[in-house]
Amino acid sequence: MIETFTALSEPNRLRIVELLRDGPQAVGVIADTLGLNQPQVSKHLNTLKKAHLVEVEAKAQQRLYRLDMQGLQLIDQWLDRYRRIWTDRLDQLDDVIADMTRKQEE
Amino acid sequence: MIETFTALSEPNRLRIVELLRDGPQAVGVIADTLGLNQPQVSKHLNTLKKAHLVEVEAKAQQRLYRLDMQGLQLIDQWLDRYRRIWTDRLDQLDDVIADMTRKQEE
DNA sequence: AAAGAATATTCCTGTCAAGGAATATAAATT
DNA sequence: AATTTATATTCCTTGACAGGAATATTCTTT
Repeated sequence: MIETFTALSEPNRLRIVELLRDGPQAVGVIADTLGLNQPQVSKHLNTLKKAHLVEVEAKAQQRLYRLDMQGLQLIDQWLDRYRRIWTDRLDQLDDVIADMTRKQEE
Repeated sequence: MIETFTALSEPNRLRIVELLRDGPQAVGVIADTLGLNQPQVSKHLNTLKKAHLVEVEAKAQQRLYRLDMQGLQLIDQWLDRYRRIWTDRLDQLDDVIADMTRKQEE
């Protein structure tokens, strides 16, 4: 989890992930699109790869990077542990409203 | 988004958030439970508060911190933009399988 | 008012990660 | 083999940040 959140906590890496929503891109294209230097992008992509947020496919001298759903699904699963809580919170709100309504009728 | 991910990318802050799933806690309790120094915990809680991951309720000299769903829902909404993609990926897999089945029957 | 309980904040230090620049590596073309 | 295309990696610098220690602030009790 830490690795995933850390990877996404850097603005340029978040931008890369968002860019890859539209499909696989080569390193140079990512660099040009985001206005970053190529070595910079390579380093960021390495971090994202280690966090299972992107994966790479070699195509001649090109390296096409695409989203790796594994990392994103990890976040989704982590969030599952909190969804019950915010559902419970809504249930409690229903209780409070029902309570207030009952008190109003008394 | 950056602030949210950054807040969660520090191990102790992640632990704090996970601890608060069970309900609100005072600073000192969090510190004792996680084996951290109180000032440390205060600083982390401040970061989490700024990222809308926790909120605080003053109770005499105590400060009870509880989860703030806003930050977590922000992640959930961010993830929504990727769910379509991993659904699309599954659809494409269905296509590939259908294609292979058709070719097998030829 | 002083003392105690609980917490927030500041100052300082050391670590680490991001960017820049240079270079190494991989693959294709000439 | 030499050159070109595309990328990965290394070295260096610097700013950000976490923890420790000390202190300030908030609130209650004596």
